[in-house]
Amino acid sequence: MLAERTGNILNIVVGEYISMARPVGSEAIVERHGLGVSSATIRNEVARLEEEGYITRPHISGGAIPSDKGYRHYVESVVREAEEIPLDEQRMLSHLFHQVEQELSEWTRLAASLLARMVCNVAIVTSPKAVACRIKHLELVAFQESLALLILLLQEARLKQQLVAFDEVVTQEELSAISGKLGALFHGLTVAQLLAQDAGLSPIEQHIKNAVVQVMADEDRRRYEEPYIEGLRHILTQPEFTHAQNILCLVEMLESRDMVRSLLPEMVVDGGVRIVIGAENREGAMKGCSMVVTQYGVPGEVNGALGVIGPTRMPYGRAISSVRYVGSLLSELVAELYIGPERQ
Amino acid sequence: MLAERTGNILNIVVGEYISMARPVGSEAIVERHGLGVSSATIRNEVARLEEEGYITRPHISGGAIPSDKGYRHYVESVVREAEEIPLDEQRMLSHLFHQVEQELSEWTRLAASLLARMVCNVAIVTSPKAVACRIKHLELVAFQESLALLILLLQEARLKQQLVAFDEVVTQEELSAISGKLGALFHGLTVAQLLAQDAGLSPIEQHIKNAVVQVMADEDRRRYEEPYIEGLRHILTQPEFTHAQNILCLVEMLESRDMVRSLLPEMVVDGGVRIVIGAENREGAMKGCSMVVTQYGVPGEVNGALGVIGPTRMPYGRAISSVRYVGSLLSELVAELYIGPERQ
DNA sequence: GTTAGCACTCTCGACTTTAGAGTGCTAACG
DNA sequence: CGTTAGCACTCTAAAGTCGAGAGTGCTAAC
Repeated sequence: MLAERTGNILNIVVGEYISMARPVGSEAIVERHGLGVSSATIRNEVARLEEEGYITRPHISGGAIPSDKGYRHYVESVVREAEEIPLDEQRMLSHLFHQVEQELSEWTRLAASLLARMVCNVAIVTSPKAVACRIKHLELVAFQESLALLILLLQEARLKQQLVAFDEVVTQEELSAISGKLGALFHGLTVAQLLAQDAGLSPIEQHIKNAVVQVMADEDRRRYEEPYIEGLRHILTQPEFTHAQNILCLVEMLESRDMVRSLLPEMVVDGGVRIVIGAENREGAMKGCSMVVTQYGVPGEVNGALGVIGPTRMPYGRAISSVRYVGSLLSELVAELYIGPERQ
Repeated sequence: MLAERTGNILNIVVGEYISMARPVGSEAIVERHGLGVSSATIRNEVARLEEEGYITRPHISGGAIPSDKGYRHYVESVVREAEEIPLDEQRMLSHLFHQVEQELSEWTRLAASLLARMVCNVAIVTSPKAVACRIKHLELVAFQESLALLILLLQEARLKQQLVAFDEVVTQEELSAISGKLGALFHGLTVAQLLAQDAGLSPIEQHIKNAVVQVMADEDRRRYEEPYIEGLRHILTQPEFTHAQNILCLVEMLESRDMVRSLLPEMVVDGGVRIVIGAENREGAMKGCSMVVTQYGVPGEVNGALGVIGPTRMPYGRAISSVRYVGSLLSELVAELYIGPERQ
């Protein structure tokens, strides 16, 4: 739909604007990327690009800046090229992950921190989460006379806790007996299987089972964990955020808790890296921003999301390859922990 | 050291500047707070205040703005007056805390969110943490052939987990036996008591004990938990943060993880609300900012910190009373959970 | 010690000017 | 027909100008 040379010129304009952060003129294009044609020819092409809506001009006689449509074209080209981050950087990253404590939250936090630094933008990473959580272990600890703490260990090495109140006094011995019984009974089950199961339970056991079901159902309801967000400091230095007004709506969105519930699920559709540019975002607050997100984990069993948020003028190539690589790294780690290395 | 009227005028200047956010002139003072004197008299007084360093002028012939020293004087007066937040607001807040799930992290998060909204500034709240943590329960779950997850339940209903690797294959039965034995043996002990204890342990039990000691020692080393930080959106609307440069250093500090380790401990000295104004902060990044912080919890047993960060031009009265009230609320809740209502 | 009066100072916004970057158009060229 | 050189035109951004307004400092009188 776009002649080859025209497309190339568009990509040059976008690339130049991304790195220079100022409207790019026809002279600059021939200067830095001699295409064997003069600036006048470029001007003709650029005029066509403007007609078709790929670029805009801030003022009638000034340089060109990409529109969302223009970024989209650029991104499609960039994605196709599928460059990877350098091998030595890959090795260093992988090393960092294996060095840190073997814990989900540590990995997630590290991923957010590294990703933010790699792309100099805001990174957002959720902890991995089982699609349908399974009980691995169950424990009851007496807390006060008629109060116990229910501890659930889920398959993916995540702990959940919940206070359970009883009508009567319950001793630790009773609780231990119950947790032994229920632990064996519930081991490896999802909430659906738990509900289907019909073992003869005493009232107190049933009460605990209800609590278990509630915790797990709560757990399953959310598709993603709360995310770690890092790197706000990076985007503050970028020219589109020199005025607080622009930062405000972004920060408001990042701080609002329901972002993960509403934003991520509808973004991450399937495998692969998804890129949402500017006004393509449903949220008006994200008008000037783009996101590059992907999913990681073990398909159908456990997954998390990670991504980069920054101004539409974002180094997409680097963002895509970084998100892709960190995602694959996390997938590996999670698979190792969740499924065990033998099934790799 | 400061004549009464002079002090009053200083406080008026500070108060006026805090609410108006612009240099305050002598006319404005007599207009809004008729002191029975004319603007010329005020001018004389203000000139004296400038000599003594309580205020500065952005330009030779413009209104006065408080210096850090001026804010300090204002704050000392305000603290003495010790106003409290309105009773109906107190009731509403208390109600909110009792409505939410009975869990430390929920309380902490809620406290941060509410505090931020109350003072329209950044709030920072750490979860409560035992001064010397004690084991309440211990559990070992087989994870892979020679890998087990050690789960520690600490006195204050906090869970810690740690993967433990063995040289040999260990079954869940063995682990259960060990966790039963060690759980009984370690119950209620601090890390010091744990180290002093000299029971005959098998090599594998000793290995686990080492892991327990390590987790607990790690735990005790830090004085505060990682904080919840909320309300960046509020300070973005304030005039001192319209330019990104000013936001940058604050955000950098808030995002740096070691803030809690280095900043909070040296700030929170004893009971009561501590107020640090502008350059009184050791951190240069906080030059234009003030903090109002306090400690909460059960003295000597479990504690956390909470506070407000904002521009030096901060509504100190409201900040102080809010921090104080939310702190006392959290103390109550923690005491109830940690010590049990009977000992209240 | 307090006050009225007044000249003086300084900022802030609006307006003007100017250099420079960049385009659009036209006419010539292969 | 696509490409190119040349040139007038447009628009921005930065720097300079100006006037209104706010606020002080000073002085002399109370």
